[in-house]
Amino acid sequence: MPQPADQPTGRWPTLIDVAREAGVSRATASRVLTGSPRVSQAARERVLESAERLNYRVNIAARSLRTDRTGLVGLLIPGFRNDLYGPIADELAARLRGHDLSLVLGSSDWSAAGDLRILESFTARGLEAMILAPSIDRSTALAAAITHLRTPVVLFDRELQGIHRDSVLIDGRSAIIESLGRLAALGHQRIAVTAYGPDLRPGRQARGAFMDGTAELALDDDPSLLLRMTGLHPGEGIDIADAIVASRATAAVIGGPTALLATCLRRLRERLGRDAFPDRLSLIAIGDQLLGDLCDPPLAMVTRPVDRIATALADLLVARILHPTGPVRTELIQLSLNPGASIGPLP
Amino acid sequence: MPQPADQPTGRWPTLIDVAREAGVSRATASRVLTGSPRVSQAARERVLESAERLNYRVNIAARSLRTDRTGLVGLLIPGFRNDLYGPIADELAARLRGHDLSLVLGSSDWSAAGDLRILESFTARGLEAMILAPSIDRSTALAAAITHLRTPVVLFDRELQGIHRDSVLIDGRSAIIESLGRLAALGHQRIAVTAYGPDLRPGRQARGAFMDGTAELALDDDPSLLLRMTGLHPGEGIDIADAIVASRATAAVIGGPTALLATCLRRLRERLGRDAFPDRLSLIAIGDQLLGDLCDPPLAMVTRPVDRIATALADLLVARILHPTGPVRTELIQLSLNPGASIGPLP
DNA sequence: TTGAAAGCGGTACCAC
DNA sequence: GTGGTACCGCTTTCAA
Repeated sequence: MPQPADQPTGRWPTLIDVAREAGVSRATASRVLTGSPRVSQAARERVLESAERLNYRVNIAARSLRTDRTGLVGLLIPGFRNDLYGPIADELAARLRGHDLSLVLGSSDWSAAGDLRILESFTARGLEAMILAPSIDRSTALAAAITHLRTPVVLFDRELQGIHRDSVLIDGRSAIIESLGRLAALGHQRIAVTAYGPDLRPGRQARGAFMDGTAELALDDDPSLLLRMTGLHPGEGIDIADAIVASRATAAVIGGPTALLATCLRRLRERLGRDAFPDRLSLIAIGDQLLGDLCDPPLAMVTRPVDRIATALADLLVARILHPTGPVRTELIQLSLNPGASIGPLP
Repeated sequence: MPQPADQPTGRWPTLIDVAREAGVSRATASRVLTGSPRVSQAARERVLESAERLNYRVNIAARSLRTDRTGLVGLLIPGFRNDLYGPIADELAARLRGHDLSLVLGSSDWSAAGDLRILESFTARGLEAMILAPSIDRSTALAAAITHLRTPVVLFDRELQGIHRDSVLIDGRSAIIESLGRLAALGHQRIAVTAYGPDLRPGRQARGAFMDGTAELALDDDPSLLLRMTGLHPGEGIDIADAIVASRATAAVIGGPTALLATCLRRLRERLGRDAFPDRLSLIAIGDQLLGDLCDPPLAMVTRPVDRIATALADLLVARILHPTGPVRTELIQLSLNPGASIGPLP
């Protein structure tokens, strides 16, 4: 079907067209369309009807220019190849739509340079607010860039030095210590733990949990049990698996992108046999429950409550947009340790 | 606590500030900043220096209002819980950034109503173009909405009736027929195939491939071998598995979200034993290679070239933005069948 | 090569 | 309650 005949010029109707059609002034038409209460019922009806008939859409650029609001919110993440972010983006977009906010995506591809590039692009776009989960949170350049930002910011599982902003943080520390406790109760003494580098909050959390957990529970704290990883390539899973075997650990708490963990599990089975878990190694994985369900036997898993994370992010963000000078809030998200058959008593 | 004091306040500098600082007019400053060649070298340098010193950022809303370009591109998908879309969004955002385009996300949550809602929101936002992979492509309401769109559109693996637009289509049909051929060569006659409903292109592809493949290869075309699925919930994997067993198929070609396939595999092992593949059932899965690698034995898999898909989408989109009236193009993406130990001769 | 000025399409203040 | 109008910041003729 061709375009409606009401638009002979091929251009969108403007507020002027609507006002003329309804026999009112631009001002009144605008009041109606922005929901101002100071309009007569009659005028309101005529304007709405005209807008409908002309298929009128407000020009967002013009409105933005005038109101200094773009209705755009940025989401900076390393990338969707880490499967935590997909569901969060879904939930977030849905929740923000209720506030007439749209989500602009920026994937930094796990690089600090990418973080800065995206932040610059967000700034240039005039976003109203942003959610930031940069690839690294110990970059002074990034911290400086964020400090100079005018827009509200919510940090997601990142802590930047000298930056005090609304944050949603994941309590990986408690989860790992709880996991260590569970394994210790089964008699394990040498428990391997994977950790990102210290320039990423999850890495610092894992490191701290290993240090404190082994101390509290009187476990072996041999440094070779703390396995440093980048999470960049699934192939790294092989190195992790080999390191676990080499460490002579009897149990392990491993986290990372699902693809990496999958590779790690395959390698562990190659090295330790099909019945590796829990006969040769007790295993707790941190990640998507999908992974645990897929394995044989099903893995004991620490999972992240995606819905609660998305809700928290959306809530903090909207609150900050509405009250730019309100108090800074931090939401700590607890993880849950789900049962599985991949852990057992020390052989 | 209020926002930190180190956050700059006051108004952003405008072009007027830059012009004044550089001792030129707004017009000249604008020419410099938009890269017009008709500016003296001296003026150019002074303007750029002033802009730098003032930390000037062009106001996108004002520019949009003037140029009628928003620099925003929409991506409508059912949701990231289908793991195909994450990597595509990553790649797409990266490629579009090179053209100064930002990606706006819209997840319809696998509902036709969601599709329409997002399309409306995209329209209201004044996007310059959009990539559409709606939840269903046999909705007349959606087709009508797309017809009335003024913005360039690229369809991703969807065909809407009466709509002839740039498209990136996945050749699932060839891949499934190839898979059937591979299994037929191993002696299999009863091969189950999963398929989405007929109101989604991938479903129609699978259906057609089953019909034509069984005919060409003289395979059993018992309707109980064609397994209808929605893909909405991972738990559906159990139904699929049970249906495969009930069909007495000796081989199967199964596709869907990774979580669903994972559930299906678990159930099949429950029903057929740990050594189900390929002893009791030869299996080819369509999806993320991750799934195949994770399984024991590794699965034969049909995988999708995410990079090529994203490139094609970005190319078509940018070409369409630059040449709104150019010829409509369709890009057909071939899949590859990767070897795995989950297929074997008929027992 | 440059500057003056006319809008782009809304919003919101002010006077009636 | 309504209309007139200044103005948001930038781009782009048009003259000089």
